[in-house]
Amino acid sequence: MKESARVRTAGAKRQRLMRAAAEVMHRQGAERTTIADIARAADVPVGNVYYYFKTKDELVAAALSEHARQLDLLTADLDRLPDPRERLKGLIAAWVGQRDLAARYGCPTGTLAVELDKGEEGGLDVEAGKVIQLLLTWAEHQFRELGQPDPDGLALTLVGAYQGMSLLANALRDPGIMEREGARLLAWIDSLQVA
Amino acid sequence: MKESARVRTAGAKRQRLMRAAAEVMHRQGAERTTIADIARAADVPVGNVYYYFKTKDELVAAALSEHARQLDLLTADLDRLPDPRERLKGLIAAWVGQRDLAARYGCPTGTLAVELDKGEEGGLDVEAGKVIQLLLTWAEHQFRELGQPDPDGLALTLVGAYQGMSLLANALRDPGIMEREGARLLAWIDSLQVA
DNA sequence: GTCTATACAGTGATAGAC
DNA sequence: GTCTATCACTGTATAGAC
Repeated sequence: MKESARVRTAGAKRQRLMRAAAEVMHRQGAERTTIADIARAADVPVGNVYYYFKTKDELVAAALSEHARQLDLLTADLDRLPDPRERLKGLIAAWVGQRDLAARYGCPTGTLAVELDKGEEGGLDVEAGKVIQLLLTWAEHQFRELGQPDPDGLALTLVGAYQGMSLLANALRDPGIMEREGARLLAWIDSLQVA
Repeated sequence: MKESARVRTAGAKRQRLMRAAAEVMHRQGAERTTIADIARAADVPVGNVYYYFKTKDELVAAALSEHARQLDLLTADLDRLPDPRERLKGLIAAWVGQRDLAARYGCPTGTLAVELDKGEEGGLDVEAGKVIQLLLTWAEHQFRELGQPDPDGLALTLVGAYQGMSLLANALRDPGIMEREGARLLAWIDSLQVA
């Protein structure tokens, strides 16, 4: 009992740090985010962070897996819809729903991937790619269930469109871009014929 | 005579620094690129850099305008083609031609824009947006000349697709993505009916 | 104009008290 | 397990010799 309580407490602090890392690094980027920034956001004393994460890279990895977890929650939710077409449209709706965040800070995973691909080869860049791959694989699955030829090509187009519209919305600071492109993607999904 | 020679020399050094800034920052990102990195790449003594650029931000701005210059060269070249459809297809071909660089470091302007949008509001983020806007405006012009309705929406879709495929190719380290999506875009441009 | 030396600030990480 | 104090290092920027 005492044991599990201690673990739960420790786990809670660790979880606060993970979520803070994901949020702050999304806003500021991984490079310019300091350990102190994350400690402050998680309300944990600075020096104590190193008890939970031995290096800053471990914190970046934690942020990445937090994003993966968020993605899992979303797709698990969409998977409850019976029609794959509706699942895809639900995904797009979710993207558009995040338009203000995307216009301000871009796609959490996409912007992090861009940054890590320029970093010093700690393998973190590959980790970021894996998170994006999760989304690609899920989308491919939906297109296949819809009976589409070249489902992975379609997934590439869909996810690419999302990353592109997020980047443009972010660079031009215009959430309206997410709406315009989102509407186009919805029409595209609707236009697909079932085989 | 002596005067112009001196100016030319100074200009040459400054130009070397601009180009080095653009290249190195594309590979490493602006944040983790040090003044020393740029000085080394341009073969200029470290301390001397500050004679030409008073702050690091000025070097980032220089890198940005160097990218804008490259874009101007490309579009000016494409503008010599008589058919706007061929001009758009030429642009896509140029993107695919850069697939290895894109897979390794992403789109120079796009990745820089992503990074600067997380920086400390020196107005550099807006500058990056302007460079992307140059490309959007040029593409819109071509679609309009083709007699398309909603030319700026089409430009958004085209440039968004480019940014998206560059990001995915970069994150997954796969130049093949540039080829697949490039082929799709070419087919799309071909399928547009003239009004 | 060109370059060297250095001041100064900020950051990741560690040692060790509690 | 928790937290404070501190070290070692890196990087921007400046002062000033040549």
